[in-house]
Amino acid sequence: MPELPEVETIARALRNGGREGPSLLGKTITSPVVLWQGVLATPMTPGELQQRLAGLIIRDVGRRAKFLIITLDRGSLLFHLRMSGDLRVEPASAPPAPHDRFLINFTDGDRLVFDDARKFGRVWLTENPQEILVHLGPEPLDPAFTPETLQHQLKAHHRQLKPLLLDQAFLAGMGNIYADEALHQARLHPLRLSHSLSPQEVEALWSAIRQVLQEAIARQGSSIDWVYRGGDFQEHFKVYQRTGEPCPDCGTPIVRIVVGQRGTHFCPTCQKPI
DNA sequence: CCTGAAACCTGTCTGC
DNA sequence: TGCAGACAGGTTTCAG
Repeated sequence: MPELPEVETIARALRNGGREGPSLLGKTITSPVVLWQGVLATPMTPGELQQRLAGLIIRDVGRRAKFLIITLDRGSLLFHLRMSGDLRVEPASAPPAPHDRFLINFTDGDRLVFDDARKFGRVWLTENPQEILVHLGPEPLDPAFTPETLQHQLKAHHRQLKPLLLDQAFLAGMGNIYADEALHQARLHPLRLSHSLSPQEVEALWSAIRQVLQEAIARQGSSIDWVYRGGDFQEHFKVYQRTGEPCPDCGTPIVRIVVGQRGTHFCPTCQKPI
């Protein structure tokens, strides 16, 4: 489900309340429950997990790249939702759903639920989140991410734009949907090589990345298929999963190719190679 | 350094 | 109707 806008939407809801659930801030943990062992990125016995989490209070909820970060009194919980993960808050009295993988019960009778149909998602419990986040590239919406920094990064590589945008060490938070949408908005072919962009093209790419992500966040992300619930940015896709439909800008049918094992959608007229 | 393939998983949809 | 195959928001690891 989740790329940067979806994780940001979930983080905001867990911090401020909303999305059909209350805020997590100030809640006190009574007990964690592991429903599928593989969910723990660093394996731990139930006793060890209980020992480390019981009694801790949730102080903040944030995001870095596609990681959702829950800051505790001591240490942090990091969640990565990968392809199909989701987080929700509900009364602890309800029976767990079939795809629930990890629960955290609170003293007030609520619980946080991590559900994940495809079992790709993971949770970390760490005293030092930096160890896990250190190799991530810049946050595209951070003021420190400028056309100049993007220019430098692009020149440092000889790689196709599409796989490069998906590389979390190059740029943090982009995923398959928003990479395709940003490249279309910037009018850049997904196979263009990173070092070949003119300053004007770099500026267009920088601007497109930020605009697409900001608009998606404003719309609370994209809802696709059976996985994500919430936003409606999917109604504003121009190329993603629109193979054969006319490009909104020029009418040419959208083409789908595979790049780096990922479906890649673009307009062959607006996004010229070379 | 870069690319491609496979692996980790389950669910849905399409076409024969 | 049934079933094989393609495809899905992500990342890691390995071969070449």
